Amino acid sequence: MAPIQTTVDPAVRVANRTEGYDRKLEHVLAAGARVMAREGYGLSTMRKVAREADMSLSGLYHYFASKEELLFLVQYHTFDSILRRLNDRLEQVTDPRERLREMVTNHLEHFLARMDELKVCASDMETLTCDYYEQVRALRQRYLRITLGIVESICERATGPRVDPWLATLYLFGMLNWIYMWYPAVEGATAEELGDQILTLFLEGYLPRKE
Amino acid sequence: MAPIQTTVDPAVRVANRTEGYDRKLEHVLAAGARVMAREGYGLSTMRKVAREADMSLSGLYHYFASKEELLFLVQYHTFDSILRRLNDRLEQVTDPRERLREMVTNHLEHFLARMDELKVCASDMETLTCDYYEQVRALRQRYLRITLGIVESICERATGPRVDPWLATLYLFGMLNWIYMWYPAVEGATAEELGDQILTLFLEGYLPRKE
DNA sequence: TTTGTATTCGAACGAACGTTCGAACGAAAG
DNA sequence: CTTTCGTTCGAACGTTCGTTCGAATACAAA
Repeated sequence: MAPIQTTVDPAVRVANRTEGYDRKLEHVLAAGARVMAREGYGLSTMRKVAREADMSLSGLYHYFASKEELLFLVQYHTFDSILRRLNDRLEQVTDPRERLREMVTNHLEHFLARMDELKVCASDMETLTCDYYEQVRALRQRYLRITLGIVESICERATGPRVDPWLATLYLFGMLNWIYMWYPAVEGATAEELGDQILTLFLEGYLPRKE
Repeated sequence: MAPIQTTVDPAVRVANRTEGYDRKLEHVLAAGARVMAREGYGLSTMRKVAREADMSLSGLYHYFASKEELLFLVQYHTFDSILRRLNDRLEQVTDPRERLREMVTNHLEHFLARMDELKVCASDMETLTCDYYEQVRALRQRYLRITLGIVESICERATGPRVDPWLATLYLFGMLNWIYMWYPAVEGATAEELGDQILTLFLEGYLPRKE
């Protein structure tokens, strides 16, 4: 019985030589994500990343080959992590609306815990080139496809949905991902609270229920 | 009777010396918006803007003082234009739901006609500093406030809304502004079509109406 | 034509960028 | 001790950046 196929991280280069290597790699990626989330990819510099990570400039290059690869690693690890956890969660739930709740909560939990990484994934989506771009794009497409499947299944048994499922899914991602533009204004809210509001708004709309 | 106060463009420097000046300024701003939308502010260079505008590098500086001011002018003119037109449209409509439709349609028409500018406003929102930042922020806040007022008024006479109006407004902007991430996929859609879908989804939700 | 002003541009400046490289460090193995 | 190898870093490289400046051009007024 083959387990559900998950992504294989191409960033595992030769091998995890030491245990400390992975820990430090994460430390460096987190520093890179903080800088890039704050300044954007183009205005980020390796010197700022080095300062943020408490390392020397040249020391960074032991963990990635170029600035673009740093961006790639941040984005890849983030999507990979979200997808893995989403698959775990969805295994245990079959009801479509509960599955959508799992997806939204999973997304928001990642958001609140690692906002820098999500911001880098969202705002520098088109910056990567060639193979780097294709690899991240593949993960993004998988994520979108899974969510689209859930949205489609919600209206299967009833009359057709009010809005095309494909567009509705994109609008749902709009609601979810735009949060990083204003989240500091409601800091303290939990993923469950925000998730409930988004789910209610998405499924039933803003207007009060008619009697 | 004073007319409704509109924004006064601080970019009108000494005066519009010639009529050709304004036309060329717009030409330069459009070129800057194209480059910045394509590459992001940080990776944009004055040399790329010059090439896009068919001018020399140093010739650009006759129309703005610095790269940051170019970004400011693009953002300021865009918000100013959206706000002006929105105020015009809202003057003739009183029904809350029709007012919301005007807001959504106005936003989408700007989006489809000048996607580069909107993208620059959205993705490089936090790049400006000091006075530049405050001036654009003031316009953005006014835009948000107007929309929030409409959203609040929609449920005034009925039972309370399902979702806090403030959050609902932010989610609405999320749906509207996220479009630039995927719009090429549905190129050809009109502002009315997209607006109808967003309005329906926002007001009544994705689920079919219960009987 | 002559004068004055608005506009354009080639060339160049210093600063900051991403990246490289060889030496030095630390700890575990022989 | 010596050797080995993963890791770190200071110094420097060539390039490209934003910006400046003085000269050249276009064009309207006198």
